[in-house]
Amino acid sequence: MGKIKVKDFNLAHTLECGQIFRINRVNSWYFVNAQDKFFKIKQIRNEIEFHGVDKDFVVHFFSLNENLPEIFKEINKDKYIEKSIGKYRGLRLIKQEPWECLISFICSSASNIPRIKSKLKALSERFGKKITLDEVRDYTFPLPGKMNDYEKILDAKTGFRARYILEANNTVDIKHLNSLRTQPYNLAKNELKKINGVGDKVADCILLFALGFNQAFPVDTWIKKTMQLLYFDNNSVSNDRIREFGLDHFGTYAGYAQQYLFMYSRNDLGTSDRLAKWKTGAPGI
DNA sequence: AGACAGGGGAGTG
DNA sequence: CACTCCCCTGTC
Repeated sequence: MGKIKVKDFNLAHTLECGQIFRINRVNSWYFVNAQDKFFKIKQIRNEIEFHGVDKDFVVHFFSLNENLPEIFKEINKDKYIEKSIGKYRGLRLIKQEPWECLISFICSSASNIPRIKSKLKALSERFGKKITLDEVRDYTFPLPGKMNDYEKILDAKTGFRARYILEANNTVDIKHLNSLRTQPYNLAKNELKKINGVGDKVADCILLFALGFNQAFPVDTWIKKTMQLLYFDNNSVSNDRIREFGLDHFGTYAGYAQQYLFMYSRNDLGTSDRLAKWKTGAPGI
């Protein structure tokens, strides 16, 4: 076990903003599965306590060495992002393993968080290794090559994504994924998009959540709606333009801005009506 | 209860 | 670009 004093960190926001999906809250503890790790962690004010992993892992995994106030200085360009930061301060980008991240976001297409969770849980139960913590049994995430049974993948409720998962399992090399970290953004992204089931949005998620590209700006339906309203006078704009604007407007930490805007528009507004009021400045929004 | 869309992507025209 | 289909379940 270990304890760390933390600054500018909010465990709940960080775990529940949809970056990772194999998490389970039990009272004040979060049980977290990440690739072959299984640990629990809780936060009380400015202290986190964890079991099952060491301090170095926790610091790296939760990006605790990144200077969040400096990042805020860079991305805080207008009143909308300021409001979002005010509400979700302490949300940090997690450093995931790229393989699990890849499969997670292939699973995310045309889906929602509860369903993504159920698919990843089912996949790890079918193909992963047993692992226990405090007599709680769970499973590691299967490495490439282990998910070699199409029917079992389908049985994990993956639907039309099953063939993408099987193909990725048969062709993707973890070393190759990791080698993308040092490539230029566009090159790394094109490489990821060669994988079937990976388009612009999924590629940006992998770049941002696993490969260290903080400028990646994933454009999903919610962020699209939000950005069009706030920055394009509610005109319909292509995903490419939104992504280019995001990077141009927020800078090298655009990915952080995306997460904060996403959380605020989705969790606190949640409907197009309330979203529209954000722009016009209704009280309380 | 029944319709509907969900943090997309590939294939086609 | 603008469609359509792909599975299927949480949600209203």
